[in-house]
Amino acid sequence: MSYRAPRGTSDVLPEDQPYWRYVEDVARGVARRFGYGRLDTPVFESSGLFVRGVGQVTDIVEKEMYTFQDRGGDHVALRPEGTAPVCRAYLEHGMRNLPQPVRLFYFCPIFRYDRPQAGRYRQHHQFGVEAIGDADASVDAEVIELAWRLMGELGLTDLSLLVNSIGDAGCRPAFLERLRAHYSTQVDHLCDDCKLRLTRSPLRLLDCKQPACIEMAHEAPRTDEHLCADCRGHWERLLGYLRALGIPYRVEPRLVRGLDYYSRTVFEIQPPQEGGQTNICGGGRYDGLMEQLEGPPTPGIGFGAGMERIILNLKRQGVAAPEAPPLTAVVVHLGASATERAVALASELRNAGIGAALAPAGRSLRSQLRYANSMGVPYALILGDDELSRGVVVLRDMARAEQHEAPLDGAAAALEAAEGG
RNA sequence: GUGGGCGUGGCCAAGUCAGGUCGAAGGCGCCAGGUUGUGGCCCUGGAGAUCGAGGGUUCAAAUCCCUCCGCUCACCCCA
Repeated sequence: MSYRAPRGTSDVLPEDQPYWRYVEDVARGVARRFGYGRLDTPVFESSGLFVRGVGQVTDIVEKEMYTFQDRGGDHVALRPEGTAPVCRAYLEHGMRNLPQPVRLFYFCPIFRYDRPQAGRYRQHHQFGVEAIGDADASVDAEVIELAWRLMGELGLTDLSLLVNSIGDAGCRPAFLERLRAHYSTQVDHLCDDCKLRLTRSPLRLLDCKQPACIEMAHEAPRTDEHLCADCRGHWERLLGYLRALGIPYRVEPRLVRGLDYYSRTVFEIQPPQEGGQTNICGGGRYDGLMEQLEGPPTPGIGFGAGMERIILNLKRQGVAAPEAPPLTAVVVHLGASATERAVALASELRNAGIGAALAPAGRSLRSQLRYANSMGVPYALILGDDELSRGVVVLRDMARAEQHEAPLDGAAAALEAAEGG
């Protein structure tokens, strides 16, 4: 086989479509009930949007972006995350003139150059929401509730909601200094990655998975214990709202996240199974992002949820996606003139809103009925030269193995009557 | 970027350790047929494989050696 789907990408075959439709339908419904409107942004943007928005020293920007120069010389990147483009659109379309907060949701493909593994792809798809223009903790609670409700309505169980506050631009620098001080005393014990993190992204020291680093993280200063008064108030109000909503959360002081734009609230939803894909949904507040994008100070919060990971967990938990309704009838035809009429008959059925397909031409009756059987249709319509000359068609109920003749011109009505009965 | 596992028809897969009987088993799926126009079960037949690619060893390689490619899992990162 010469050509295959590129590494880390995959085709979504018809047999998997019910899962995608199911997740999309449920997500759309939840978003609508929360008052979120859909926003679609381009698959590619100026590279600078992500460099400025996500952060120069993040892994996403440094080694995972698909970037290229187009024929006009512009530097563009395939969207590596969903939030920056939404913020760009918010600014570009003057959405600050709309009632705040502006509530938006999206479905979109996301591209990251990474080594693929279970639940991780170079092209994956996210459902995400953003609530922009209101800094109050009640909006944080709303967004988290939306995410939690989505997972619940999908039928996923045994999920964990992890929340944390990483402070804001005011109090985080001092906290980072404390962190550095803590880790600097034992640099020798740190893993190589963490030695780099010490200077480049000290927050990330906290969620290193290396045993020695985890040890040190246990004794490290906690983010939630070094918040300024404003951040502390915001944080405590959020937890109060979550309790009022009855959403079971777990404060995880080592939860940080790898995108630079987060401030205050960060959260993740994790499935029960271990082994690879740890989180199916992640998000947080990004009150400084708009300014990074040269817009006016505008608070915002949102999350992204991975479609592939959600579907993976639906399958693991045995949640079945509703099947799209199959064809109702297969039109079986014998003889050249009957075939010509059968082509028209199938068309008439579709015009009447009935799913119908023609059985493969040139095959025996036995073969055509086998085909109808394998399609799983409830009815076969059999049209031979004999029926044609008499102006009738045989309507066969596949499950009951019963059949009767119906007027050829009234086939659609006969099918509807049969379905109703 | 680092490490492990694996590559045999569309899918699953025996065979690879101990080279020849592999001119490659079996199952699913696909196509045809099982007498005159009737499916699902069953039966028969058929199509479909450069055994991932290239090179090497050998009288002989799907089986051994080398290189490359691909897939996969984990680290990392994240959805």
